[in-house]
Amino acid sequence: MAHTDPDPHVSSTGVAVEVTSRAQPNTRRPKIDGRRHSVAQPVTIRSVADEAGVSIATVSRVMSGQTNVSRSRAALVREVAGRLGYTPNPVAQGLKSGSFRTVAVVVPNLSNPFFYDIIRGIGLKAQAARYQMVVLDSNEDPDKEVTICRDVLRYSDGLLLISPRMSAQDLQQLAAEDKPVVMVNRAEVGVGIPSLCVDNSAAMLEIYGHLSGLGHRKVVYLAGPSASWQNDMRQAAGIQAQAFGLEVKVVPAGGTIATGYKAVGRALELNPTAIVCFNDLSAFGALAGLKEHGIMVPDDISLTGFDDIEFSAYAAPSLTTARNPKRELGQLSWTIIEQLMRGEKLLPTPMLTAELIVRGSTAPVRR
Amino acid sequence: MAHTDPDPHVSSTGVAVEVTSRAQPNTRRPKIDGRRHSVAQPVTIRSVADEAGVSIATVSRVMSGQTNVSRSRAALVREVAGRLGYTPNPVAQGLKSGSFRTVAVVVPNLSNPFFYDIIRGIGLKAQAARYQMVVLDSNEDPDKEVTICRDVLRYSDGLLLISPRMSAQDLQQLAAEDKPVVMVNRAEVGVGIPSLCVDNSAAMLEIYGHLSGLGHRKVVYLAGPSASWQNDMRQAAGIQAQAFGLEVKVVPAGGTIATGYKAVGRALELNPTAIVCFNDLSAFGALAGLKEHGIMVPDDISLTGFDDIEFSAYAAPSLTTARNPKRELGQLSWTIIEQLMRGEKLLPTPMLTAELIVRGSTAPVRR
DNA sequence: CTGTTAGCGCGTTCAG
DNA sequence: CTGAACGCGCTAACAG
Repeated sequence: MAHTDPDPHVSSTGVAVEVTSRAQPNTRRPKIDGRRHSVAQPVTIRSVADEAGVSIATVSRVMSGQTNVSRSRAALVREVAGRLGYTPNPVAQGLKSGSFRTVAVVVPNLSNPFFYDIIRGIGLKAQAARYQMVVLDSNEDPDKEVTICRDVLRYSDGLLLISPRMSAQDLQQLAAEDKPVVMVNRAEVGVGIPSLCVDNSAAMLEIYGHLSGLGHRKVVYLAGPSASWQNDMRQAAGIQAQAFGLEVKVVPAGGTIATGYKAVGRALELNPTAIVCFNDLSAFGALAGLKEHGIMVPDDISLTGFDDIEFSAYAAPSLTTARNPKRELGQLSWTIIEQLMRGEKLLPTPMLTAELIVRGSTAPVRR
Repeated sequence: MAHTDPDPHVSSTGVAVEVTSRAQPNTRRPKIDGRRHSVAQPVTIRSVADEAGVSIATVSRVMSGQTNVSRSRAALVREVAGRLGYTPNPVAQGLKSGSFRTVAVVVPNLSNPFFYDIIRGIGLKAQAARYQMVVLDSNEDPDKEVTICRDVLRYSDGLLLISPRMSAQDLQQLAAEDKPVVMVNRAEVGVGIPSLCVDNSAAMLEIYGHLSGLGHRKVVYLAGPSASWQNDMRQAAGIQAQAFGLEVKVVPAGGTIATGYKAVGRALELNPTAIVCFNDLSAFGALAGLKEHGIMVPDDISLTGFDDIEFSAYAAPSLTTARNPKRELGQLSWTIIEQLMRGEKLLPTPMLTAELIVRGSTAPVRR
């Protein structure tokens, strides 16, 4: 078995050019390497300027691609910069300019593929716009969420909140910061944060309509996280579903596989013919739970999810669900925050829709 | 689940006081709000100093919790800081001190729960150490991975590479930076980056031994991403498996549900009695593919995964797999990078092991 | 075209 | 105990 010896910090290929003491024109001395880990001393704009025999301003101009530098000097600077491996320090740039070409995305739970698909949508557009995207996970903790947001906002140009769990009041405080904030999957009136949402009610009603058409009457809704706005919407739709002649009872669960699995017992006590889950994850858990109870899906009980994450199509049986427009959510939210960052007026953003996807987990109710 | 929230972080409810123009003692003017988005002007250390009638040095001392400030002044400063909602700008702090209390984690693919579980392990420890963790996704692109790493290293104190796809040479360049870098799930000799690995070979051999014990002889290995070190290890184990009398043929696939699903056809052409997958995700896809081909698992064909991500236990049938010590991987890698960041000598890190988990997807071969 | 200079917000000597 | 002054690395006037 190859043992992985943490190597004793082998040297750099990076030809750490010893800047000998010909740095006379400047009083600056290459600082004694007091750093703990370091081998190579950081190469700054001064290193390049000194080495090339020009001023730091010239280096700055060259690096930022300005044209008002003589071709020869520009070439020289570029050569030296390349040789020394110089890259402008984005922290210093950020401190100076106030911009970091970075946006932060905060999600409650990175373990849900649904969130990841949104993030990917954002990341794609961000990359194209030469922005860096960093992802932060609040671990479903509203307080931590607030802290994270405030911290990260200091070194990013904008903040994307995906399904934020924090209070409306905390949201309002965030909105008062001097950086653009955009919210996805949550609407909060009077808070002053533009938000991009999917019409959860409509989608849920489609699900209920589908179930009703299959003859179902007694339904259990397996609820999601209590702090989730999406759950509020989806749960509320159960009441309107009475219009379809459905009786929807709520069983608290959560938004993960494990919570869906565990909630099955309580759901069964209510003798439903169909179980409607907060999301695909909990539906997947419920599926496993039902199987353990010896209940066949969809023969004995119909089951639905929400989001249409990838593996829902591959589950056995495949999951009837509502397709959340994840990619669009991501891309559109980027568009919004980009407008904000550029100081443009916001185009009115539409409410997106989730499409019902009928698969194998729902069937006509058995008499 | 009792949530462990070590962070009291009592936040002042941040009443955003309008600082009127009594900032006379200082020439600085609250800069005209030329910002695009802004409502409130940023409150800096000077705002607090001026408002409290002390020097910025005093404010700095108070904020950093030093004791050499008179109790009365300290109290005053704290009061003013709270009232103004002042928080030291971490960017400026970072530029000054060279530390950001931030570590960056780069993963090839956030959509794999396996990676997320590692990240969570890191995040837990990081939070406890009052570090912030940011996550970056390279999207399986080696070049992008390099760029991301270099960028993010400028504003973080350390870099955790999870299953990096970049070349050994690029890794070496990263190692030459003056910040600690730690690698997880990849070993690369002579590169100078400490790495934390799981003994993939041993685990694979356990899987093969298990299969052999069930009477299997003809096995197909559904390979993972070609740039993956873990795949190299797991694939190579197929050769040693001949010692068990197994014949292991390799079919290229990938590390996702979709790739596993698509590869089933080619795997079946080889008439195996068992299919060993690179990871749980591809196994899950293969499971669905086999079902479509009318093949029962485990009756007709046995199937195994690797990692033991959460839903493997809930799949139908549940997946025989090797339990990757995800949490430990995360926590241990934090321990390593923390030592590095503190400049301590590295304790030798052990190679972790993955435990065989036998579930419903494997069975004795049918005669 | 080019160099000098003044900060961005903060931590940190160094005098008092 | 306290404040003035310098500089982290960089950009943007402002002279020349």
